[in-house]
Amino acid sequence: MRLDVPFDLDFTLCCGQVFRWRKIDGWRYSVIAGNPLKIRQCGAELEFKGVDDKFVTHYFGLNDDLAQIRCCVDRDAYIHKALRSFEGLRLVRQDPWECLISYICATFKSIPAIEQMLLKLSVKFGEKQVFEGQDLYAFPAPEKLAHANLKDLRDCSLGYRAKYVQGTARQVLEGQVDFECLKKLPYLGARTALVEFPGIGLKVADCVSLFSLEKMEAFPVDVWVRRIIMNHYANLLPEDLAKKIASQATLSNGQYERLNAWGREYFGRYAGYAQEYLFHFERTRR
DNA sequence: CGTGGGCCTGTCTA
DNA sequence: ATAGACAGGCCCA
Repeated sequence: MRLDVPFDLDFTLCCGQVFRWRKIDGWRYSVIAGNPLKIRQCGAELEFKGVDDKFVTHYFGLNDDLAQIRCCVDRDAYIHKALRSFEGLRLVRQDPWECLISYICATFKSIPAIEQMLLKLSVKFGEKQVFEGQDLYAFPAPEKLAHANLKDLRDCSLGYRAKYVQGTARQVLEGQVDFECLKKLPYLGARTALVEFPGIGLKVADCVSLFSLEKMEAFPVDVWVRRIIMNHYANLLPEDLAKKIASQATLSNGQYERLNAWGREYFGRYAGYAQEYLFHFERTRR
């Protein structure tokens, strides 16, 4: 497929938003919502197998007006540098179910560890699919995780997250959410629905909203974003709030809400894009 | 409303 | 090599 929009596959898949892509011989492989695929990029040529143009365009958000989005969030010199560092980085539209479980697992873990957990989960509970000579694994269906026992989940290095994964899987299996319905809800409504699941607080709900429910104004505040705000934007916060946060190890829910609201107001309706550029920039510098 | 402490375990750094 | 810090936090008291 010939690209006529800015896009960078490597930046997009390596910026920390997705965890289940494997690189083999220059191709990137994954199974998205049950569809195995491989893809690679050479300049403006995007080459892939297993899925069609429509799938790729939707998953990678190629119809989103990236130039306009970047322009919208380009509010100061700092984010400007982040934007210039990663031309073509896009937010993908993840499968909501996979995204939900992935970010439950992501709490208090490093990215390599998260990738390991999700790989083990998929190998143990997901369906194996041989594709283009590679053994790939679909992300486990809700019933698989709902019926898994805690020991088997813990064997995937989930630790205390095992009971959250199991509990959330059970609620999903019982039909307590309709992800398509959540996509139609406003951002705050979707987030409110998500935090009802065990293991999902504000931060995880923001990630799921942003990465799979198309809420581009969602602004997840993790330890990195918190550091970025404190190091580069503290003077834009109320002084008492900045002082308080600087003196504490962890954010209270109220403080989280205030940083989250600040991000949405400052960066606007594509605040989530700003967050991802800043996050990746901060993590890769040095 | 805010706060403190506990929690599983893989990675990375000193 | 081995310890210790730190991980894209959440839950409960």
